[in-house]
Amino acid sequence: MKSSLPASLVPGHNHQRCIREAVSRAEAICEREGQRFTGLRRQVFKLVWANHEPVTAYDLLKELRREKGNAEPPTVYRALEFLQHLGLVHRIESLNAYIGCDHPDREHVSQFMICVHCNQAVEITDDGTMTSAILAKADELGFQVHSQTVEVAGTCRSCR
Amino acid sequence: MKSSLPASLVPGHNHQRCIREAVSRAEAICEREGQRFTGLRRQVFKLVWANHEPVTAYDLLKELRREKGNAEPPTVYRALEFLQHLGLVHRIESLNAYIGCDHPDREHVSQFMICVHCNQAVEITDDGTMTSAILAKADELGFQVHSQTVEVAGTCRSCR
DNA sequence: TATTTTTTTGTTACATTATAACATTCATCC
DNA sequence: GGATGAATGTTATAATGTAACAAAAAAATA
Repeated sequence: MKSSLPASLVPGHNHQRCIREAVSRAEAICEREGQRFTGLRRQVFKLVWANHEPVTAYDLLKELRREKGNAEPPTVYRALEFLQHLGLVHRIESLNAYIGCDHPDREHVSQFMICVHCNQAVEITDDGTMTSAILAKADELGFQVHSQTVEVAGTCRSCR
Repeated sequence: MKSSLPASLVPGHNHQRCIREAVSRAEAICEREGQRFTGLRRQVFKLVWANHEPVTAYDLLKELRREKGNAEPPTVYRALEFLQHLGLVHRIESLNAYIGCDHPDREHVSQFMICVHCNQAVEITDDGTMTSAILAKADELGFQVHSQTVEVAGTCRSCR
């Protein structure tokens, strides 16, 4: 059990830097995919990254209105859809909420541990054990996997 | 890879029997837990079990109205809450839908494979591999697990 | 059994989450 | 610069879920 903790779990981590780095990664990925990281998309992306808690579309909408005066739901949902499509943001199904992806570069599935006390969510970087267990089971049932959702609710280290 | 398929995946399975058996199991569990399996709860439970596809609360509401003339959302949501609490029904987060539990007796978590074509969902009976992989990862992060959601979307055997 | 208490169900109203459809603006390419 | 397609704005509405209180039914107790 070596494992360095995710940056977000390090107590006094520099969150401004988290955001800056996330934005650079996003820029690079959009570039690579030939997609446009427009002002609006960037703005929504930064709002998603404002902290490590999953945030709802309507919370984002409120923030967006605060920042730019007007905005309607489709604006937020479209930006989120775009970002999700590129793997820059994940949707947490059990919360109807969205969170920035830690490592959008690597091919991966969406797996989270969510603290029910502080609402922080950390993305799990699976070493393959979980995924291959799932794939083995799928195979057994003759099931061809498209996507996986793994969401674990509980209490995080600092809330214990 | 021996593994008998879940009954629901056997082509011409006797679904009336599925329902009857599910109802008996539910009765037994309510009995054991000192909870009341009232007419309404039984009715909703049977509607959930009407097929092996996850069903939304509002679909259940429509059916309930058809059967008993009147019904409002809280009626359905309350019955679902009750049934979920006893492990008789699971909620599929990625679909905002509900499905009857195959084996409510055994202690287990909610893990599903969901076919995006026919919408059938089958509950996975984990041999422990998946769950222990999740727990190991949680432990590594100092995370105490309360509940798990595993939902795999894909194409089922018969839809391939 | 009558009374009280608790549980369940009914009912109204509303909150939250999400999308369809069409108009307008903006970027890009010729 | 005008044509084209992509992105955003705007209006309206659909889908999902819950709070709060009233009525009815069941269980507990006197």
